[in-house]
Amino acid sequence: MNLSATEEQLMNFIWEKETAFMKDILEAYPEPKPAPTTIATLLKRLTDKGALGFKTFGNSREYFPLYSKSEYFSGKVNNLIKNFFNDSPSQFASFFTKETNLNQEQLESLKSIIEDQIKSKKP
Amino acid sequence: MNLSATEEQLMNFIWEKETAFMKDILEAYPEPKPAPTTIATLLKRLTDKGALGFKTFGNSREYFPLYSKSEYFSGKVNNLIKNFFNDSPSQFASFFTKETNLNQEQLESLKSIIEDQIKSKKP
DNA sequence: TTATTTATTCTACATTTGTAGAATAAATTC
DNA sequence: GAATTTATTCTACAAATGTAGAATAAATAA
Repeated sequence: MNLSATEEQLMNFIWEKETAFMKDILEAYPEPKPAPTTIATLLKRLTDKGALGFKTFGNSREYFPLYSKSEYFSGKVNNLIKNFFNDSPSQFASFFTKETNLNQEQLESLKSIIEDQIKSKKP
Repeated sequence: MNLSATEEQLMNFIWEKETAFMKDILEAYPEPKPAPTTIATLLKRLTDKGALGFKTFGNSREYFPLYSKSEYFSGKVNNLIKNFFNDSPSQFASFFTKETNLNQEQLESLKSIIEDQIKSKKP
């Protein structure tokens, strides 16, 4: 379940589009585009890693993610929390709000998200 | 400023202890400990990368971090935010609170952290 | 003071990653 | 139907990573 930087980038595109053909991916890359074989290699590696599945159409494939962005990402965050914050999410949260420079509005919206969470957890 | 998994682990130890000698580090590793040369290699790589400095004492060195855990970590988080949340910290925050399973108490404490932040930002 | 331990560097080697050419096969265009 | 384009696989190769032995130098113990 661990992806490298370029693999993440590619997955991110497929997560957003839901499914993608090789050519969609190549199109999406900004200039200077990588060689098509570079993309092909990444697709193969991701398929081998179990991150992507595909459905064959003629001589090409429609790729789709085998796990969601949330699944992948929550693994990553939890890993960060474990490694850097002694397994304490609240310690992380505190760090997070201090370090990421949320503006007034963002803080307010975060606050109401948390309030909702609190409510939804009340018995 | 980019560290690999094992490098992070080592840095984490030094960040906590503030400074450390080779032997402190080796001691801290749980069984089965890595070979001392493995640690030595990591220390050298981290020094070359500019993550660690040292002060020589006889034939050994007292290593210390050249940047703080916060500095390093906020770079990492901001990177995550950029890559996965379209550069929107609040989108990330929302995801975070939903995915990391904070309990009632942790949510409350996070809420008051945010309230403090809001207050401190009011003109 | 010789033997031993310790810290460091150098060398090494397998694995993973970023990148892409060569080869091939299928599909499309002329 | 021959020529070209497209998708995929195979091979390749440099850089980074995880791991550690050999060599060396300095410090310590016997």
